[in-house]
Amino acid sequence: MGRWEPGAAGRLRVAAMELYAERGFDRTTVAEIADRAGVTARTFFRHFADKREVLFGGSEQLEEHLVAALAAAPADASPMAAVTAAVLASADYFADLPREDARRRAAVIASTPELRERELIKMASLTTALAGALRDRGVEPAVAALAAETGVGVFKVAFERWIAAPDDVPIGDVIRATLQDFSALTA
Amino acid sequence: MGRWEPGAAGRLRVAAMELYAERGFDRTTVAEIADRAGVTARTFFRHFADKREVLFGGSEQLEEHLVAALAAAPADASPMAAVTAAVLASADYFADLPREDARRRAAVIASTPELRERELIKMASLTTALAGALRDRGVEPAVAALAAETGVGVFKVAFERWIAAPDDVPIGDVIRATLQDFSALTA
DNA sequence: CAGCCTCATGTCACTCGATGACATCAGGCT
DNA sequence: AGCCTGATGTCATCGAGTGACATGAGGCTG
Repeated sequence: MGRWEPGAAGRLRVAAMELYAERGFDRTTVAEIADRAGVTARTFFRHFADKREVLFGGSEQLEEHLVAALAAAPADASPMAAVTAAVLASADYFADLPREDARRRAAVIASTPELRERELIKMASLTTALAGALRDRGVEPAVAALAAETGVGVFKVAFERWIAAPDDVPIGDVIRATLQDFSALTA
Repeated sequence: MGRWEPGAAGRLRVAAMELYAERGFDRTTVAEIADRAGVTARTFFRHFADKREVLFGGSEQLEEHLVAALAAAPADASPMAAVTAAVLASADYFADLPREDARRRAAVIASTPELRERELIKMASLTTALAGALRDRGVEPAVAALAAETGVGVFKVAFERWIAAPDDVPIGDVIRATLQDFSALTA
């Protein structure tokens, strides 16, 4: 594994992000991304299932991380309490990610319906995973689905708030504030 | 407007639904759908933006209906109460839709990630619309987003339950039961 | 009634995303 | 030295989606 410049996947990710930001997702061809990364278009599709997937690298790890946090909650915790633990656990996942990177990525995704679709299905996958983890704890399916749906909803809102917040506001604070707002909402 | 068989859009919708159900979304070409509907592929794209959109006809009306219901809630109703009114209003939107049709459509969508993506973005659009309607009532943006996110989550779960329920269980009952489960969850 | 206009559709040509089949070649292994 | 492996390049092809232009029935106007 060394004949070519290593790290093709990483170069493709960087090139794609740059080009999507520069001229927009639709006005960027896979061939252009591949060129900038020094490979062919065929190689692009060997690393990423499609033109969108190149922007959604770490989503599986996030999912695993939150599921693990949910599973680690005390056995006698209520469904909402377990989900809350999972949402809070997202903080340390994003802790080391420069907020400016997150902003740029979010801006690109927000500007293209196709990319928004892809992000939404990642969130849906997260919802399904959390619901499954809840059922594993003995929570009734319908209740598990509701709790997962709710938790991911809170996560989405919190993430958007974090993007929009000043750089000195830590993500944990944003999440806790959002959870508090949610409590007030349903009180 | 009468030289050709009228109702091309409707015929295309029927043909697409049939073919997607018969052989799957990916193994169906737009040319085949158009053939069955008696038009050309070019005409398909004059009626529908892309191959998926043909399955998501009434989603704008649903959105308008729920937004109207939310707006019609008493001015002093809480955000969650207003959202609850909107979710309940979906009942009369689906009242006249044969449940078997809904089941078939849901099965096709569930079997194809691409179609799930499209459905998710319709739900996201609904979320945005409800949040906007809440802000119009003077609800704070972050709270509006949370309430809308929550309401659509409940709607999703209720709709799935309705699909799975026996034919003699009215949709209103399913929605009310889901709302009750949600209350219990956050109590 | 002739001529014109409109507008949904057909036809043609083209770009680009995505995939399968096969070739290539550096490095490791026997 | 010869073989195997795995990432990549090359070639061919399908299908989605779009722009430009042609066509022809029905309605409208003079």
